[in-house]
Amino acid sequence: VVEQMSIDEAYLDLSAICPAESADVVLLNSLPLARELKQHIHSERQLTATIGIAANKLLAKIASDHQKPDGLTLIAEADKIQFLRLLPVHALYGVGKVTEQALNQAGLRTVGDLQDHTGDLRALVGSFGPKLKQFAFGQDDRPLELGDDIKSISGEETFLQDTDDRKVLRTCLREQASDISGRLKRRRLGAHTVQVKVRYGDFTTLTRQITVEEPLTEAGDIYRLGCFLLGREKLVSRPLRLLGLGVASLREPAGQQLVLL
DNA sequence: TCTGGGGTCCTAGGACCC
DNA sequence: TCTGGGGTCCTAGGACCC
Repeated sequence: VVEQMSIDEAYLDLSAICPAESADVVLLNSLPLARELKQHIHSERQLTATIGIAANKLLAKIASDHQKPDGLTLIAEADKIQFLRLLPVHALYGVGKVTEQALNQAGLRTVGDLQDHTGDLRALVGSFGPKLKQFAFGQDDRPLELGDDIKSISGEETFLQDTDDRKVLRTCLREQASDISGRLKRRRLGAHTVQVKVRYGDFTTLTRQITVEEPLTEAGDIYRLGCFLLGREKLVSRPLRLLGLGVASLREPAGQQLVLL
C-alpha cells in the first residue's frame, strides 16, 4: 500500500507482507526489503534514497530524517519513547516556526519536555494539543491516504518586476485559468469556488473568493470570475508582485441540475 | 536569504435559517 | 423590540507541509 507524498517521498505500508507476531519483528522483517529497494533505486537511477522504518507515519518520517543522504533507520516500538526524547519539538509533524516558539516560551524545547509536561497542551497550541501529546509519545493513527481526491487547484506567478499593467495581468490570469480548466477537465471535476490572490511589493498578501451555484470548468468562466474579484475589490490599486488564481469546492458534476423553467 | 509554487487544515466572524 | 439556542455556509487569513 503506497501513499505518495510528493514527487520524491512516499509512505509504504508493508505490514501485510512482513507479518509477525510482534510489532517490532514486523519492522525487522521489512529490513531486507528496504535494503533491496535502495539497491534497485541505485542501480536503475544512480540515485541514493533514504528510508525510515517504523510503526506509523510520524515515526517513519522522523526515522528517514535521522540519517539524511543514503540512510536507513529503524525505530523500534520498544525504543521510540527514548528515541524521541532528545529531539527538538520542531521534529514533530505539525510543529512549525510559530508552534515551536509558543512551546519554547513555555519552557518546552524537546520532545522529552512534551512527554513530561503535566499541564494541558491545549492552552499552548489549541486543538492540536491532544494530538501533539500523542505524537510526543510516538503514537500516530493517521492512515495512509490513498485516493487521489483533491480539494483545490491553483496557480500563481511572481513577476520579475512588480506590475499593474492590465495587459500583463490579464494574460497571466488567462493562462492560469486555462491551466486550471485543463486540470479540472482531466479529473472530470467542476469547481464552485474561485479565488484570486495578490501580493504587493511589501509582501502584503490578500485573497478574495466567490462561491457560485453552477460548477465551473471552462477557462473563460474561471478567468471572468477572477477578473470580477480583482475589479470588485480594487486589488490592483498598486503594482503586484504576485498574481494567483485557484478553484475549490470541487465536485463531480454527477447529476446535472436542470433549470426548472 | 527579503522571501517560489502547490497544496491541506483550522479558526473566527458574519449572514442566514429555524 | 429585544432576545435564546442550535445549526450551516461563506469568507479571509494563517500555520504548516513538501
